Amino acid sequence: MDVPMNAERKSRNADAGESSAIDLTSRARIRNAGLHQFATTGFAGTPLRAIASEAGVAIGLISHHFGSKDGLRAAVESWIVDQFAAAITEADAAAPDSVADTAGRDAAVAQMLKANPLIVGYLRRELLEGSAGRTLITRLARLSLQSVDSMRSGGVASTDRSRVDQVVTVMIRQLGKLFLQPLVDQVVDSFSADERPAAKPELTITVRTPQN
Amino acid sequence: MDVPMNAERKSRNADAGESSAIDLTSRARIRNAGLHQFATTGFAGTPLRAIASEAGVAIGLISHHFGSKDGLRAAVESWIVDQFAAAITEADAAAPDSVADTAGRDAAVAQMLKANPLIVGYLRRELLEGSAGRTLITRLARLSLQSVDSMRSGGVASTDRSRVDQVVTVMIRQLGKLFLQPLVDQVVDSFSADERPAAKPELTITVRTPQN
DNA sequence: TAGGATATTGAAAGAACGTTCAATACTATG
DNA sequence: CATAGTATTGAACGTTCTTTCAATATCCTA
Repeated sequence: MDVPMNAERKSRNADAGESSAIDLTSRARIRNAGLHQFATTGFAGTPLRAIASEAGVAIGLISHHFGSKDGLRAAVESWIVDQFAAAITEADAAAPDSVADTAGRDAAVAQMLKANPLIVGYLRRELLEGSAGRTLITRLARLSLQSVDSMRSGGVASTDRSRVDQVVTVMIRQLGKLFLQPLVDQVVDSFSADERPAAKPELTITVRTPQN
Repeated sequence: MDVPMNAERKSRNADAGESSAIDLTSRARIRNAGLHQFATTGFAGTPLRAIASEAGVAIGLISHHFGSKDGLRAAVESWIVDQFAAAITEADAAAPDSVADTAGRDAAVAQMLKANPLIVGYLRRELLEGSAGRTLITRLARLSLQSVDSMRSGGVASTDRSRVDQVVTVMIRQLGKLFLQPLVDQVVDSFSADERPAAKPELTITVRTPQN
């Protein structure tokens, strides 16, 4: 058996997600690699070996830290929920009354998503292929509901519309455009280069709840 | 070895896609089951054995008819393209000048998609995984371009906007709403039953190409 | 520094996967 | 009716996957 070269191991995999990835723990590197692979190749399409390789660890370490492949997915999704919550918390902290308004929270979440494109990719898959039973979208909707409620009681969100309406509007506004952009891109890219427009077409998505 | 009971075999699997599925050929039943499974569980996520089981055939028959799992996928995608083309052809046949206008073709395609929800599900997934160099979206865009061109030369589509613009608009209008509706549904369903609105919120999606 | 807890490794086990193939049933044409 | 071609079966094969596990390294605390 080889003697593992530990000092060198952590220097692989320079582009995981956020930090310089050098000083991340193995657990975090595995989580990042899982997010990357799941977002890129899909859950069923990624072998644990690919994740272990990208994270620079032995395959056994994944089971040790997360129990199973499903356990790793659960950890990835919890981390995503945490990022949303942290973005909202930050927006609140920066607001004068310690409760940001809709625009402030939207901006914070948008910034977070821009900084973590893999989250967008993962959510896209989770939404479009998330068959029955799993819960990431539900968890995010719950988070969004808490946010709406706190804005309502803070007096920075209208109480005219229903809570459902407000949550749906917020989530669609945040995610809808991101989800649909790949379709626009693929269609535009199917044209020859000289016919393509200089600027990509822009999407506008609105939600209208019929009156009862 | 058992003697296969052939007379009974074709009576399984009552709910494939379209026809009564009793008198479909094995080849068609496999294709339908493949569409169903790929749309529901994803390509990587569905074993060939599940498709064989749903189609009521032995696993070896899939390879015999389609060569490989990828061959089956190719057949499924060609069938989808055929459905789009047939919808447009039908709309044209019903039009006075044998060239339907935008509204007529949109209606025909929308009706076809409504009758084949599995196609919508499959396209949703294809959109996610097609970035890796496959071509179903591209083929549909090409089909849409032919449609736009024939409408232009038939004098039933404006020639003011660019062809790219028109194709993108058509495809986004047709598919965007269908793709995003699951997000709306999941968010609404995350609320308790008594808070849910009577009617689901409705999406409006518009595309705007910036002027150059 | 000793020793227990935790981290990490990589081989092995066992299941599942796609593909192949020889054998059998069916269909049509002469 | 014979016979060639196609349809169909299901076992077998080799590969790859996830999970397990004993062995080893590293870290922390007393």
